[in-house]
Amino acid sequence: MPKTHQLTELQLAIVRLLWERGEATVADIWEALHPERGLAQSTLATLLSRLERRGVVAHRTESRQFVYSALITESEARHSMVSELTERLFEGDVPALVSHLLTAQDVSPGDLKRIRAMLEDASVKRKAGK
Amino acid sequence: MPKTHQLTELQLAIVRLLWERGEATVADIWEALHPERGLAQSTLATLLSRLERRGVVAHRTESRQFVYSALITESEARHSMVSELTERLFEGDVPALVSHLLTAQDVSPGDLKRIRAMLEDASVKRKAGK
DNA sequence: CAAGTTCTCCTACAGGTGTAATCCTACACC
DNA sequence: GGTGTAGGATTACACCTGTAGGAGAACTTG
Repeated sequence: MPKTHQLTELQLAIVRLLWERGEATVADIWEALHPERGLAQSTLATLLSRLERRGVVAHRTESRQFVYSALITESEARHSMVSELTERLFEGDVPALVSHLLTAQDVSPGDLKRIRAMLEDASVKRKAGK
Repeated sequence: MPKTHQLTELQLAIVRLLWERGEATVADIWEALHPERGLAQSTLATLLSRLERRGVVAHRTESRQFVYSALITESEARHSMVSELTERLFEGDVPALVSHLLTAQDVSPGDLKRIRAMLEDASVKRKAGK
């Protein structure tokens, strides 16, 4: 059971790197995040070990260096975070969330088109059985 | 500018009551939440004053009792929390979020229908200008 | 072998949340 | 006017996150 994997912005940035690269050392992650955020390597090391304690990532040791990798998939993370929000804010009512998205100002006509296309797709897939 | 109003589950439960009722005292909120969660009144009082410090709620005093009300609307809260998530998880790509929702297992055919209907509605509204 | 370098781990601290006991004060009632 | 009482304010604590300095181990290099 992939229990609830709530990740903060920074934690996500870290895990996202692991998803992209498969594996990364603290130094790798520092190189990637440092220009933007100016964090110390020790900060990232702390974060990584806390994520490991939570079962979100794992590491192997390669010549005295820790090589981290993600234990959860991006899709799992998305799923648990999105359903958490749907639950919290819309009592689990997915259409209500979609409705909210549609009436928000940040949906372009192009987005609308894409959404409609996906909807068709989903319907077809459903009909096709499983 | 309504800055980012991230609310936790419990905070939301409290604010939701304020949205429903317009106003409520600590005792009111306690009565509503206590059966489910078994919290002490002092806990709720603490939470309320912290929310007030953050500008989420406000109170007026009525014969030695605090009557709280929400300063943000439900729609504001939803908006800021949903866009936060969209940003974090989908780089702001709303259709990607919708796609995720559609492929998740927890969308019933009925939901799909409702979503399609809303989409029509949204398109029409757009065409109608503004 | 000694000295420098490089990593991780330990420790620490501020600020937020959940949780609640207790303190203090102001009002009501004899 | 003293005393109870009700209800906010204060204080406390555990745990999480972001943040990072410094300790110690191990590897490199002269």
